[in-house]
Amino acid sequence: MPPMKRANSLDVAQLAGVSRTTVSFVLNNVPGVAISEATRKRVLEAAQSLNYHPNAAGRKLVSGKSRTLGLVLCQSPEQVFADSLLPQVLLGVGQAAMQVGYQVLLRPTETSDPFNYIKTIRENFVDGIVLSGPRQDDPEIIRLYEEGFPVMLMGQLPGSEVPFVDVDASAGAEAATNHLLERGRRRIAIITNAPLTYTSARQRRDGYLHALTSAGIEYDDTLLQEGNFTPESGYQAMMGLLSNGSRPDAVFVASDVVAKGAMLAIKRSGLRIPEDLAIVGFDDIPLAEYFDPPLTTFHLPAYGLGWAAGDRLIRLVQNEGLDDKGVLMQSDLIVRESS
Amino acid sequence: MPPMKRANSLDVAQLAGVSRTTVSFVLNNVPGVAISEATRKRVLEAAQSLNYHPNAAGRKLVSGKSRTLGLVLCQSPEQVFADSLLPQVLLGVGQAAMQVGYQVLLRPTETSDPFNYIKTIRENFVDGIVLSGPRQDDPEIIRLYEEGFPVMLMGQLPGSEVPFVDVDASAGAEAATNHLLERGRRRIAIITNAPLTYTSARQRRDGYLHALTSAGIEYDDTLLQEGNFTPESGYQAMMGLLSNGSRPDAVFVASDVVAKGAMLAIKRSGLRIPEDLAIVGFDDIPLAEYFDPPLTTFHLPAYGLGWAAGDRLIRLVQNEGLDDKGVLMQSDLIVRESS
DNA sequence: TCCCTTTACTAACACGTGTTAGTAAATTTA
DNA sequence: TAAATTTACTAACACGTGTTAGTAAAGGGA
Repeated sequence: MPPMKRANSLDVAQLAGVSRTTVSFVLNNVPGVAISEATRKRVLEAAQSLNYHPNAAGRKLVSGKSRTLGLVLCQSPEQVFADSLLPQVLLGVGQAAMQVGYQVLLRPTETSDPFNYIKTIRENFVDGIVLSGPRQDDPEIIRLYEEGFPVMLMGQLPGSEVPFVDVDASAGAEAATNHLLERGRRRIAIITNAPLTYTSARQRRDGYLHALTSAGIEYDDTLLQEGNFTPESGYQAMMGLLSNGSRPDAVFVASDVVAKGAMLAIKRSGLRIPEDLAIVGFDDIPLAEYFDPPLTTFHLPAYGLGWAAGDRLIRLVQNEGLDDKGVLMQSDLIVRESS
Repeated sequence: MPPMKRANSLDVAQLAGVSRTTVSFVLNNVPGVAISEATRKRVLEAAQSLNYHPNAAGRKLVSGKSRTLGLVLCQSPEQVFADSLLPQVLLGVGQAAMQVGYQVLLRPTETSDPFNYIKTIRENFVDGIVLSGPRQDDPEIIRLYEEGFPVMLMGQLPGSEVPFVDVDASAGAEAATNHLLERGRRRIAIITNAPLTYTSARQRRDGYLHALTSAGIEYDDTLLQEGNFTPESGYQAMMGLLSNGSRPDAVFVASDVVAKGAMLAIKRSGLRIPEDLAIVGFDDIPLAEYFDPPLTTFHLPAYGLGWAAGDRLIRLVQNEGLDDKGVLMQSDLIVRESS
């Protein structure tokens, strides 16, 4: 195979015996211009035989659009490492994008320079960004939003107007807690998914608190322990709860991964699940169904969130308005055998 | 804030009172051209005050390079969904790329059109691609490679010359099986990670077979069951093994996720791990450490594989040669309590 | 003083595309 | 038949950058 150069639209034009403009008209199906059937066919055949594909850079330059979305992972590398739902999010964003011919550019966070993604934006590399797990100490998000650059959050930034897509975590935590109440549990502990400086951790705790209050149960702050994303932290937190004076008869763990550690702690303490201690998780990671016992947990619609984020961002990019600033997706508790 | 237009290099040039060429020279630190210190400073200040960032499309157009790597996930969406190691791979490729100023474009597979990624390549959108989980029925890979387009596989394509990065799966499976032999087990079953049409499944089985042969143990084909990525398939496979005449005293499951289902089957059958039946997995997913009991498993260096793939692909893109066509990474068996 | 080299820059081209304004020929209308 | 419209196309511009070839001015040596 000769190392022949990539064909450009001029090559196609010459082979078809027309102008470059005509080639563009035909290949882009520009509406409102008249092209004879014979010419159209000649152009298409020429393009085919030269294996012509329009150069993306040229197209971007003239159109000013890159047809590319940035997907920025704001979480620390350690968090990303063990994120069982990330593949679903990726697929969701990816499919939403591809469906309308957009590409997805992935930006993990660099520990050394967490806000470096800004450069990619300023260079017009992407038309908009999805920010997964936005951080409240990120100074750039609000600025971008106010400049009118299309931004879509996965997760929320309290007190801001930036459009977002999120699960209704508070409602989920409330459903999980209510389920335990319905099973007759009264002394219900909570292990958070993350330190309470994280918005998502506070939301899940608030749902838990609201369920307790509605049931007329007083909140006992010795029953709250902070998790930290890892099973290890769940193990430690559970051990802390069990070494307290009167032990709980149920625990809501706001993350399945953390819950896995908590389950190990419960078993190591010689207690049975759910007889001695019921446990409900949050996330519904793929393996939760195969925990021992299978974990009752609130389903986080990760694919749906990704898809919605991508879809709405594209709408923003194309200047179609959004009916509402934020979307809070509802979901369901999956009852299995741990409760 | 007025909706002022993005500054281009001409704006910078005019503000600094120099030509556009000079701006380019200064900002790119072009070696071998003389710029007075005063001018250099004026240009830098002008760029700063205009918040100038060179337009990526313009740059790509003239350079012919996009400084972007494609990361193509060839696995089916269902597989990707439950892939616990994907985040590590992504981070690996991402960090390798960012370190040298490259971007990563993510391409999940569309079920409707699995080889559609080709279009992205032909449009010069990316300089090279990493193919994760290449499929043998993919007609494009070889063609791209033969055209000289930079391709790096994560996983292998038997009988091809395409550069790859992979774990030494055969050695891993052999180590896992040897470990069981050392523990005194003699009737060792295997559940594959995937149907044997998959290269990775065959490699792992071959390692298992080789260990058995070396130990002088005859292979009993009733002890082989095919898994299919899911815990469910592991559960079924294990049930199959247990319903056979004489049950095994150990099982090597070539995927931790599949192993999780197998473990459930073992427990449901009233057997103890490892006393009645030892089990060793493959992959070392983040949760394996918290299985019940913690799973002995061969560590798949997912981050390392991703990083190596990215790094080597960039080398290919930049026409630096590779010392060897393929890299087979070695790794270790992590011994925990399931064996 | 004259010539040659170095310094510090700039004019002009090329990359490949989408699109606006315009034109000649063919067809329809008056 | 002359004028007006429609059909089928094309010339030329714009997007923003990197880079090659070239040019004045300044400096140095004989």
